[in-house]
Amino acid sequence: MKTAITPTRAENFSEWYQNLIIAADLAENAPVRGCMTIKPYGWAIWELMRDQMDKRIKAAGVQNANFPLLIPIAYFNREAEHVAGFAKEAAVVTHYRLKMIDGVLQPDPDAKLTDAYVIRPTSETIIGEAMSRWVQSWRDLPMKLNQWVNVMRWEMRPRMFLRTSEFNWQEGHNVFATHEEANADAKKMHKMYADYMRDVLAAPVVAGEKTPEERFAGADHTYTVEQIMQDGKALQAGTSHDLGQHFAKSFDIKYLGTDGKLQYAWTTSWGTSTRMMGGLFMIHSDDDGLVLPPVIAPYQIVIIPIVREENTDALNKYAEDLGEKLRELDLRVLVDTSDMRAPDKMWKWIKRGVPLRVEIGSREMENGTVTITRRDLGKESKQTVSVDELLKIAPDLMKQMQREMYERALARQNAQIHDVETLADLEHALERGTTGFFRIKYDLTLNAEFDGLIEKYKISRRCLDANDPSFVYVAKSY
RNA sequence: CGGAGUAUAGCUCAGUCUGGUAGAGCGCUACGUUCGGGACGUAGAGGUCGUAGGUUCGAAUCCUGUUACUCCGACCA
Repeated sequence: MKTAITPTRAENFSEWYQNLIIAADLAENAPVRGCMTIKPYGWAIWELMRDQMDKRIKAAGVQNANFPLLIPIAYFNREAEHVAGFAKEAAVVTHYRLKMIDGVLQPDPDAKLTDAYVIRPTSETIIGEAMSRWVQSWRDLPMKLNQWVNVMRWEMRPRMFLRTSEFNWQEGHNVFATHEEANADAKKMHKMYADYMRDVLAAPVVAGEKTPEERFAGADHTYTVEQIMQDGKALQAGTSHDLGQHFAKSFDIKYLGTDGKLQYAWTTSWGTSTRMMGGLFMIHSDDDGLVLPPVIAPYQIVIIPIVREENTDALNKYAEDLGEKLRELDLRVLVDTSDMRAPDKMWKWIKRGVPLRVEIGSREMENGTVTITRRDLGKESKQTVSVDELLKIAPDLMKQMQREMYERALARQNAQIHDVETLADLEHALERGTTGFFRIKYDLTLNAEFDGLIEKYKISRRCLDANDPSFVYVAKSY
């Protein structure tokens, strides 16, 4: 059986992934190294993801704002761990004017900035500076801010969506009066991410706290949601940090308490990025292309009229009318009346992962029936139903597909988690080529022998087991 | 930042060794036959061969410089 994407997942997973992105028309590599152009279809998915996330962020009492792209270098210097974490991947703006010199446009040597700016790799510092002025009294707390922006981290090994030099994300930054509140909020946003991925992306997660070795630069606690891709590798899909008082002290975020004492506040930050899209694609898609959960599918249903010359107009109109009826049920519907051959249209939308395909031939137009095929189940799911039946079941069918996609993904994830008792067991498993997450006593990983395994098998500690933090999950990762 | 490679049509690449004035497949356009899991025929459009210089009667091809990108390693949402 010929597949739309070659090579297949089994043959070469990372090449399959690259070709999937091209075939589904999601994005392409940009002329600028490490950057990608997200194409309209890919961006439509991101917009739906973003809107769903934004609702949840606002429901958590957070306000959106927008801070500058450029950050004074000196700001980074104020938090020692933080600067160490980002210094080696910072892009720096040094000039403010171009000049034609010898016929070549270049930065004007006479327009050098005395204080250069860093293009934000993350905004803890500049938001911290603002918060130091905005937070005065206990009445100002908690203060919860979020922004949807692009950031830049100069990456040596970019991969589309998973790791690009520029990426889009949301970064939330909250301030609290007490550590208890701050830590509870970091955990709350962490749970929000896990729920979001389950309900919106139909993607299960392994949620837990990062070990000290893997923590965010400048955080006391980092809570992560890790996903397991179909090839068994881990993807860090979102993190929420309890920053303690590191940034409050570095940026002088202080408030006057009810007791009349001036004291440092406690901050958190939490983020998810377009990387989530990479995870979404690698969790659900198959050898024929993208498979999208209905909640974030730009088109949930595509209607393809199988036209012949003599009935083109009538059938197209009939299909448009059906599309309109489905739209009245709050479904996103595309009626593809473009001038392409029917099989080409089908493959186009199969590759783009549209959840439900509806085909209408001329006889079906007369009979009042349609042929429907679920993308997640493939052509085996093809069946003929009446138009009335379709209109009746379509909204529930979307919910059902969403649920079943999650259940299948969860089953795959569970099959990729292995308990190991000893480092020897771990090494045997890795040696045999076993993929996935390995659950092992955290204590067993704090030695040179484990460091050797990290080096040899390119594994890392993903997070502690939330149910029993004496265990840690270990895996190869993206 | 180390190691290796590539640069020729929108895309993937051949042509370079042995210098003689530009090719294939896919895609695109038109017409015809087609159209329910990837169609075929015919006719077309499309490239100063990354860039600057040199050698030569003549350079995609040889020489020198330069720039960009890709892959593999160390780092990472």
